[in-house]
Amino acid sequence: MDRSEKHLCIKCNEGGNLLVCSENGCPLAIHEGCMGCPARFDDAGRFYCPYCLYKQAVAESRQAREYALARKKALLNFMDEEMMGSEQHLEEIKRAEADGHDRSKVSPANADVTTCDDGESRGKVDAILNKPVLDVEHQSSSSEEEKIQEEESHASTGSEGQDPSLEMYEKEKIRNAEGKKIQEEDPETSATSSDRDPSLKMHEDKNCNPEEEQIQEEECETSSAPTGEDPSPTVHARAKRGFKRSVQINGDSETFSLQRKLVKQNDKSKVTTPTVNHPRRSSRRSSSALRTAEMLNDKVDASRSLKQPRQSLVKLANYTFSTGKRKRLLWTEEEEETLKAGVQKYSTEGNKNLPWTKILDFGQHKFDRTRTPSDLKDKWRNMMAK
DNA sequence: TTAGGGATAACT
DNA sequence: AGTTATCCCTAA
Repeated sequence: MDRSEKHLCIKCNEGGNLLVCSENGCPLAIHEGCMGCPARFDDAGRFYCPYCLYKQAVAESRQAREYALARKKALLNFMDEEMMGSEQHLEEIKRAEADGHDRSKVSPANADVTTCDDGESRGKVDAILNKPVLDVEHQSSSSEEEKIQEEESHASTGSEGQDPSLEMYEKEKIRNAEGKKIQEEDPETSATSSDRDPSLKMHEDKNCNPEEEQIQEEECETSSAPTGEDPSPTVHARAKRGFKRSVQINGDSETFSLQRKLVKQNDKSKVTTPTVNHPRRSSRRSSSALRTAEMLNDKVDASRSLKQPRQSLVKLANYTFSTGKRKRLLWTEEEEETLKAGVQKYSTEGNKNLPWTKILDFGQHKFDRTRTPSDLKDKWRNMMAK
């Protein structure tokens, strides 16, 4: 068991008898009592934090899925062959019966089949001809999870030389057998945000692969009701708006104020949110979520540091208000120039409407990634008003 | 998808 | 306290 006196608990920020995650590179240290869920240890007694377990589960689930699909393919190939053999077999049988001939006269090519031609095998053939095909069809129309479960059970019952990934997967399932849903539900879609440790969120963004981005996105869209004190009517109205669009994160505005000051000070400098090569935002993605995500990306190193795990948590809170509204992001001169260029390029005479989406794409490398077509429109309106 | 209008954090 | 810039919602 990995306990340490050296670190600070990621939740209460105090030292003491801490569990330190054994996952390579994971800095998480936490009091067992602060976990909020039972601590998990592997066979060797090593502690793994919920995030790493979750990551592991996702990876293993993917492997299991691949394995299941491979099994399915093999099954279908098997079915095809079996079908062909059986159909021929049946034809031979029927012909033989019709002719009143001895069944042993069937062609040598099917000799291997005819040798087992008794009532039982005939039943088998019928079963193969009728039922399994339907089953396969049924499978393809059922949910993916069902498929995998079914195929898993196939695989585990007749497992010669079982895929190691599947073994791991099943091992994990046993480990989670006490009702924790991480494996039973599809891990790729099961994560809920409401009861999750923010430190896990911090973790998640360390490896910002598309799959996890998606998870995060879903979380962003499903979380976020203002909590705590009774909001004023205006705040409430705003919260209602925010509900639709963004992440519920509480925090102060220091970071953004600082950013604004920098923009002012440097004026011509390119103080935008840091640019990392990200896939283009999806239209569904809330920009506040994006800001959070990119904030996190930029704090990867910090979050890996054991020294200040909580600082990252505080900082990630600075991209939105508690109501969910995005914090104000001033336009840089570069953005403004890009916007002008875009408007110039896409404005057509006689058409009042401007294709803000196209303009956004046009300047996607220059605009902050959290900008939306509507932001461009608003900014242009503002610029024109001057 | 866009325009228009309202809300409000941030600034002066 | 007033103004501005940005964000967000809604209707078309």
